[in-house]
This record gives sequence, C-alpha cells and structure tokens, in this order.
Amino acid sequence: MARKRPATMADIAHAAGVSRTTVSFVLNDRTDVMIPEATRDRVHRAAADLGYRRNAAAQALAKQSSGLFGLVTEIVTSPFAVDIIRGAQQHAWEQDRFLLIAPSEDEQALEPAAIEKLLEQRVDGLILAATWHRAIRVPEIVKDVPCVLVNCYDEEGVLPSVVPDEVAGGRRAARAFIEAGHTRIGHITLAEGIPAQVGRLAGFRTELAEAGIVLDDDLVRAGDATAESGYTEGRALLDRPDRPTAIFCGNDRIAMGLYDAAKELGLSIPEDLSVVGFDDQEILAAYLRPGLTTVALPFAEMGAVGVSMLTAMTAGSTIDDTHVVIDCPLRIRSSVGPVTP
Amino acid sequence: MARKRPATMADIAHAAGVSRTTVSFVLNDRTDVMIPEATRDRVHRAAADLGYRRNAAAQALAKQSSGLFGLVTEIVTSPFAVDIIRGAQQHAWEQDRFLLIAPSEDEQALEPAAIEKLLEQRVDGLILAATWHRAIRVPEIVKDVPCVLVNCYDEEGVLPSVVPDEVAGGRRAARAFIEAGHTRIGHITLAEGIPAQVGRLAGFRTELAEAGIVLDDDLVRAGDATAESGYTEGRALLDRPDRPTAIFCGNDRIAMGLYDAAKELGLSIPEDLSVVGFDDQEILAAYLRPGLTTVALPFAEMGAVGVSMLTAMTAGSTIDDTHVVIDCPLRIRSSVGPVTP
DNA sequence: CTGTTAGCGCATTCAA
DNA sequence: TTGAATGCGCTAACAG
Repeated sequence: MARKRPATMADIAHAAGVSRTTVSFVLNDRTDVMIPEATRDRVHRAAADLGYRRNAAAQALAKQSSGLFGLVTEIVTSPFAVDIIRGAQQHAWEQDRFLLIAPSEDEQALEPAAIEKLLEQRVDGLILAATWHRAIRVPEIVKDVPCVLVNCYDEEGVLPSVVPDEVAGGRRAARAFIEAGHTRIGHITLAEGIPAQVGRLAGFRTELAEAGIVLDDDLVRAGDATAESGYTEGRALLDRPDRPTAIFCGNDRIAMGLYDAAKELGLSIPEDLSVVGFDDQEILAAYLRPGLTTVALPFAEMGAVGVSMLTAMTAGSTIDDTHVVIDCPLRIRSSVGPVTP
Repeated sequence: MARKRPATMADIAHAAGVSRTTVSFVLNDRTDVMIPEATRDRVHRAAADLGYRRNAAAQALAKQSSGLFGLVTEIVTSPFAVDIIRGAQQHAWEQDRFLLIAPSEDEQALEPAAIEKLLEQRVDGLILAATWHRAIRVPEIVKDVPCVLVNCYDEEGVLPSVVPDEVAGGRRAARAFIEAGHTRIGHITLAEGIPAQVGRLAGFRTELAEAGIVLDDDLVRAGDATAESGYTEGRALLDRPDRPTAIFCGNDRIAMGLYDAAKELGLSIPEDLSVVGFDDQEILAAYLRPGLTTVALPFAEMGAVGVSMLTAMTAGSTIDDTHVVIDCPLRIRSSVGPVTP
C-alpha cells in the first residue's frame, strides 16, 4: 500500500531520533562534517524503512538550483535533432541531470517563448541546438543563464558554441578521391552561402589544390540539398562527354539522387563513378547500394560536448575552449574506388 | 543587466501595493475570485516591469505537483524510441507539460533505478515505453504514481496500456495481396512467439482464409528480424520451382534483405514479386527501390496517446478505454503489383 | 474582494 | 557533533 504522504526528512529524523540537519547531512553524504557511523546507519535504515524519496522540488527551491538543463531544438521537424538529443541526454544522465526539451520551429529566433518556459523551470543551463549549421539570433533572455550553442553560433561570437569542422570534412572527402587516383572531379552543392556549403567546398578545394588538382568550375553544379537536385545535377555532370570520375555531394540525399542518375546511365559505382557524401545520415548512407562513403556529422557528440561545456560553466570553472570545433570523420563504405581508365 | 535576485511575487505585491495572495490570483488567472480590472493591470504591469518569472520549483513544492511527466524508454539503443519521444513530447508540450526522459537498457525490468530518479523529481505520471511490443515486468515502485505502458503491457493487465493492433496490421498486408490477385503467398517471420509475430501472422492468415486462400506452411520461413535472414529465407523461398508471387515480411529489414535476394535472381519487384513489410521504418521503407509498401507502426501516435491517457488519469477522470489499441495503417508505395501469369 | 497566516521539504547558518 | 531557527517562492485556508 502506498503511503498517503511520502516520508520527509523530518519523518526520518523523528524515527531515527536525530535532528533534520543530521538527516540532511548523512543523506547528502557530506564529508565535511563528522557523524558517527552508528548515527549514519540509524538514519539510513530509517530512510529505507519509511521508503524515503528525496523531493527534487524542495531541494531545488532551497538550493536555488534545479539540476536541470534545457535543450531547445527542432525535435518535431528534423530527423537530425534526435541525435543531438540522444547525445545530450546520455551525457546529462551520466552526470545525474535531467534534460528538459523544448521544441523549436522558428529557424531565426529559436522561440523565445520556449526558452521562457525553460527558464521558469529554473534550468541551470541552456543548450540551443540547430539541425543545420548556421548563425542564429539569440533572444535577449538567455542572458539570464549559462548557455551554449550547438551546431550554430551567434554572429557576435559571444556565446560558447560547438560546431562541426566543415572545412576538415571537405578535406577528408577530397583525400578519399585523391588517394583513389581521381583527378577529374565534380561537386554538387548543398545551397548557397550557408556555412556547411562554404566550409565543405573550401576544404575540398584546398585539399585538392594541395595535391595539385584544380577543381574545374564547370564540374561544380548548384544543388539544393534534395535527392531530386542530386539526380538532376548528377545527370548534368554525367551526360558530359568529359564526365568526372568522382563526385563529392553536399549531403547524402544528393548522393542518393546521384546514385539514381548513375544507375540510369548504366554507370556502376564505384567502378565507373566514385561518390562521397556528407552527413552520414542514419540508415540512408549505410543502406544505399553500394554503401555510401561519406563524411559524418557527429550530432550525438556535439550534443554531448554541449552538455559538458554547460556543466563546466555552471560549475564555475572557466572554459578554455569557448568555441569548440568537432571533427567530422570519414565513414568509409563502398562508393569510392580506384579510377579505371 | 540581469538582476541579481530574480523578482518574486512578494516583490510584485510590494511594487503594486497589494498582497501576495492577490498577485498569485491574478498571475494564475483565477476566475473564481473577482478582482478589479485596475488591480489586475497594476499587478501585470509590475510583473512586467520587474521581469518576473514564475518559479516552477516553488510552485511544485506548494502545489504538490510538478507538471512533469516521466518517460522511460530505450533512447540510446533503439531507433524507434525517438518516434515515441517525439509524439509524447509534442503532445506534452501542447498541454504545457515537460517530459523527463530516462534511458532504459534492461529489456526485462525497465530500470527501477531510472524510475526512482523520475519519482524523486515528483513527476505527475509515468510512461513506460518499449520499442518492440512485449510484456514487461513492472517494478513495484510505479505503484506510487499514475502510469501508462506504451507498446508493451504487464502480464496481469492491471496497468493501462497502448499497443499497436498487430492483427489488423497483418490483415491489411493480406488484403493488399488479395486485391492484387495473389494466391501463392509466402511469409518470412520476425521471431518466435513475440506478440508482433503472433499477431501479424494470425491476422495475415485469417484475412487470407476469409478470402479463400490458405497460407501454405511450406512458404512460411523463420526469419529473425534481420536483413540477413530476409535474404537467406528469401532465397529459400524464391529458389523453389513453385515460388510465391507475393511475400509478407515480418518487418522492413527483412524486406530489405528480400529485395537483395530478388535482385540477385533477376526478379523484379513488383512485376515478378510483390512484397509487403511491417514497421514503415523511417527512411528505409521509403528509400528502398522500389518504395516498400508496408504496414506502419505509429510510434509517435502511441507516445501521444500515452500522454493523453496520463493526462486524463492525473486529472482524476476515469479512463474509459484502459487498454488502447492503435491502428496500423498500410503505407502504399510500389512493391505490390498484380500477379503476372 | 483582499490581506494574514501557515505550511510545502530541504539546506544552511549559527548556537549549544 | 548535533539541534534550532530561518529562508527559498508559492499556494491555499481563513479571516477581515
């Protein structure tokens, strides 16, 4: 039978014949105060007997700290958000913290209203996470609490952030082609001007250049992050008499479209065409035939790192690296092969 | 500049020249007390001026209710968990509630320790969610709080639950084949004895029988929920001289393996072979070529319904349907075609 | 209609 | 070492 009124520390104190202070001390394992083993035992036993359970609300109120972190992200609209959540959640859990998730839908403002709700819950810190790398406008109210940006950044660069290393990722893609001996290389872009596109292409181009390969501008086609554009621009590239032997796609969905284009032309991957994608999108990249070699966007890791940074900040320790850049490893599968004459 | 000490209701009372009670009443929009418009305005204005923000911890303590729901699920290990989370989260948010997520890894016991932490947070209710439909052993402690089971059930049937209608799902799959004129039909199972397998096959078989078609036991092969088994058992089925013209797969991954088997034999889908899967697994089903017609497992909806039930329970209203069964709709894509002689 | 008062459960300062 | 007292911010009886 469940007790009508949950046991409190006062109840324990009464049962164990000590004061509430003592109970608080032993239950919180405070080492700065010496309490006889016997007393501790009595308290613990009484707590167990009464089925005592700490009241987080009371503790939060007294301590002025909830032990909660808030995470605002595009949970409903983006398949990538779940990975951020997973990483952050797991890390938070390991440090005995709960994560409060607030949905964001507005790409610009990240929902001040949602943040306000989080603040009402007195979260100890806030993570603002985007699902595509970009600059965001941070609402004024976040000034009231420690805050870190994940997969995004504020234009002023005042808030700590963790973002993927797009440039290094682009380099990795290039390296895969270089090592396979490709020189005639194409690229289908993601979108104009966004950090992901700019960074990836810059890294890609630089790495190629350092290997003595110049990326022919004619072989750079403007996609729009969809599979359709991958197909269309892929056809444009592959229909050329001097078609490239390798194509770097702005993301995995573009690569998927490119696969279709190649298949339609009777070109097989990787014999006739090598492909590298970006994102390592769950399921997609691994399940394409052949498996897509792609640069991973480590969302879970970014989420986890965000929590780490927040923990450090709330603990008062000063962060050394306030702008963390996360490595994007190459996931090697089967879509890159040696160039065949 | 952020105030050092956040404003409290007492501050507002002081500033507006009223009592704390009055402030509490107007800020909570209590309609059962009549307060002059003028007073309300003064209070609201003072609150705005002071940048007042409700303290959820204090409110929870005083009201003995946190406004939080707990969700324990296999967030780290299962790709399906995110859909439950998404559905539950979205629904909870709409009712001004936060969801506290606790990870579960133990398939049997659902982590009493995790539940204990949730209970310390004084969640108003608990959702225990599984990612594959099964019976679970519910820890004793959940007796202390309203609780609903999602995609699982307790053997005693005492706790409210929401589960998918596997049988009706199986019927839907059969119907798709029947309507396309198939009579020689195979099945690759998911696993022995689990509710999903039992229900799906029972529904499938029944629907066929009602159409005058008997499911040949020789064409029912034991898979194990993996793509590999889909390939292996698919080969076993398709290598027969009297191979089936349609195969119902226990899940989408099996269907994926079956696609490979068919491709290898030069059989094209749906011309030479019709396929129906189960799960409508994100990305996978839609991205297979051709798109996989499959029975959807509506995780998000189950999560949302779970929250609804919990809300009703915590509100004191008695639930009419304590064991909700969710419909599994057929997602029609391109893997089922008419039987070709 | 509004103010007074008394908790809610816990942490913590200060005495003893 | 332990206990008494106080405050955290808010809600809800109960008066006025």
